[in-house]
Amino acid sequence: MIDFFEFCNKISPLDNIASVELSSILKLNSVKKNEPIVTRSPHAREFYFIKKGIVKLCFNGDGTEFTMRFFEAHTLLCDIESCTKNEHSKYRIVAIEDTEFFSFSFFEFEKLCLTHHSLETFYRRFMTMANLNMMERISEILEENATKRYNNFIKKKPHLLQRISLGELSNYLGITQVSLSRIRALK
Amino acid sequence: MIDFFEFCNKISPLDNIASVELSSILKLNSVKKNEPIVTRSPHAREFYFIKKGIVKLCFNGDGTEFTMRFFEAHTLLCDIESCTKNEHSKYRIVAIEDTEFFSFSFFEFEKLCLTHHSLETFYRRFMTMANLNMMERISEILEENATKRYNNFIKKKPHLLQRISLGELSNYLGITQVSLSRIRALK
DNA sequence: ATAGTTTTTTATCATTTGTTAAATGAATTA
DNA sequence: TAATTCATTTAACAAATGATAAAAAACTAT
Repeated sequence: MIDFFEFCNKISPLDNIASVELSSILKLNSVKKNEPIVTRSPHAREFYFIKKGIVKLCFNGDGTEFTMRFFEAHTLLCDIESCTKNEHSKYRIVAIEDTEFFSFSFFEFEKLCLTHHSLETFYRRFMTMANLNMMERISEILEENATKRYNNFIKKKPHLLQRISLGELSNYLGITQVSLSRIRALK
Repeated sequence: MIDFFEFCNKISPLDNIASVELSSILKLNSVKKNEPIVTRSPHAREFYFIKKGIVKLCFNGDGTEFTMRFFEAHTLLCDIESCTKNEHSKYRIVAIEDTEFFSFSFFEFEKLCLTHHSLETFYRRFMTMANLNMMERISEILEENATKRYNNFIKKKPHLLQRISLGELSNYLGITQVSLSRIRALK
């Protein structure tokens, strides 16, 4: 729990009262490797803070799975699509390793944001960072081919490389397993 | 100016006082087609609300230009990278048509957000929407080939198709002009 | 209208990535 | 350990996209 508030305060300092109220809606959960993060309802609208392990935010297109992003320990995530839209989200959140995480209700969090400006500011800065992250991902996909993207991944996330399967990485890079295996072989 | 506040209130209603203070930092500008949006300093840290025209948020990789996103009339944009990071941003904002827009200082805006919760909420929801937008773009690039992405673009933004050059569209799709011309020919 | 410039098309060939299938290797369980 | 399943590699061919160059078309300014 300390980890979570350290994470928050690093992004944007929270009021004491806000912290206390936020902590009161946190719930600790865990899932096994390959299990989806489903705490209560299958389409729960929640935030998740990864305490230990790795999860992926992924979706299916035409039988193939794609991964939007990996989330390691000490990162916060949320399927914004399912939280903000009425349709069902196309995303799933699945553990890549045995994972422990805190969850808290999206709606309760937004309610707290109404009364705690500092929480709203944190929320806004969190979204800004997530947005920057996504834009960086887009630039990379647009300007680099699969080989370069693979090499960039190795450079940026060497620790993840050991813990993610080839197939999972290819789903993130947007190429097939076979292509990635070939790229790897050519080095 | 009315347009701008209609835009804001649709995303999240603003306090009257917040609106007044925000309106006091708005400046109306215009640029000609193909000109970059540079109001004062070349790396101004500002938001832009497009009143008329179209701009693109673009960047250069290895001699080729890529476009992150087009912004039509009645949309708000900001080069978050240049505003939130100390390094110089790789992005440029360039008009595709003669364009009129309001600009306002990023820092003054953030200052206003400190005192006006409703403005902060608006800001947060704006970032959330931008983020969703970027995620949708990533899914599409990951799961669809250039032909399908081109067809999706036609479906989603038929009005833009008439106003954007082939080259500009190919920079958005992440393929070469020549490839796009070929795709078009095969229909 | 004309000349000059820019954009788009067409064509050819090279490279990258996809598809399929089979072989190997690694992990899991009976 | 053997048997089974799952993940990775290899290979051969197909399809998509890139690179380059040249032709055609569209646009601009005089």
